[in-house]
Parts: sequence; C-alpha cells; structure tokens
Amino acid sequence: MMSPALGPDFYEQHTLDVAEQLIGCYLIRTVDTKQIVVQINETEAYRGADDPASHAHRGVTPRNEPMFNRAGRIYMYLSYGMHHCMNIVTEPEGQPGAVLLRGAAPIEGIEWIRQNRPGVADRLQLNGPGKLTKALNIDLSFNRYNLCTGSPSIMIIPGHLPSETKRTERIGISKGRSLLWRFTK
DNA sequence: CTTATGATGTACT
DNA sequence: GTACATCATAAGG
Repeated sequence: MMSPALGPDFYEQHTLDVAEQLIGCYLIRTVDTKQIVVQINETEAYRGADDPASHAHRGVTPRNEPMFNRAGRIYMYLSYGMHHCMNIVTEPEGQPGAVLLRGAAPIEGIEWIRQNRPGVADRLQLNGPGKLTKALNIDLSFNRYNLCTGSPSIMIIPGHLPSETKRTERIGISKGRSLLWRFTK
C-alpha cells in the first residue's frame, strides 16, 4: 500500500518545524503515465510580522493571500520575472507562513526531468527553487492547490528525517539575514 | 572551483 | 520607479 500524503495536521505546525521535517520527504509529480519522484533536501521558512524577508511581512496583499490560507495549500509566485517558486502553506488559518522548496535529489523519472530542462547536467537539475519547478513542470496554475487531497498530480509523502539537518541563513534575501531559517540535509 | 552580470515580469510604494 | 525568496553564462584561478 502506498504511503498516504501528508495531511493538514502536519502543515499546521510552526513553519520552522514544517521546513525541517520536510527534509527527506518525497515530492511526487504525475501526468498521465509519466512520473517524477524527488527527495526534498533544501527548504526555507517564511513567516509574517516577525519575518522582514517574507512576502507577508506587511499584511495581506493580492499576491501573498495564499500564505494566510489553510495549511497544506501551495503558494506559487513569479520570481525575478522568470522563475516559478513553490511554497507550502503552514500555520493555522489566518496566520501567514510558508515553506519554500529550494532543492531536491532525483529518485525516479530522470528522463522526464531531462525533457523539461534539456541540456542541463543531472546534478544541476534540482538545486534551486526555480530549477525544481521547471524540472517538475510546476507553474503558477498550481497556486492555491490543496496538497492534502491525495490527488496524484502532485503530492508529498513522508520520508525519514536525516539524523542531522543543518540550519543556516536563507539565500537571496536582503532583510532578515540573521535568521537561520534555511534547512538542508 | 569562484565571482560578476544581464535577462525578465510584476507587485508594491 | 524600485526591488526583487533566481538562473545561465562567461571569464578568471
């Protein structure tokens, strides 16, 4: 029997806990007969008023509204006009929070990944938030998508936490640099 | 391996 | 008008 998708109880935790515990979990992307399985190995936590780097730092806007919605939904945004970034909404409804998926290791479906990012070396396919979404064919249409339904199009299932995860500074931000809210294997 | 830089769309002030 | 939760490429070591 297949492992069930992670549910709302998991995502409703504090964003830092979700970000850490997502390390080692599996992200599965399925379209028709094609499937990609990757293991998450890099995440970052973003919160609200206590997080100057967060889109939600100054309250609700049309873009960040999904960060305030129910946990377990996807928050997608366009980065630098070109790249789609995928987050998973955390915290109880009304309290903003999301985990940015920044990196993963290929487990299955490397052929489809290569089709999505032709000419790219395998070791560079999934090591960045924009690369990850391109490799898995995930775009803005997934904004607000509920990850907890078990729909095979995209799902996350438990892995096992590595014995040791590292906590470091987040990447690519100018504010909130002192917070150690980036998690890697 | 490292650092530097242009590309590119839009949310927000 | 400004600032991006980035990436591919080029040049140097």
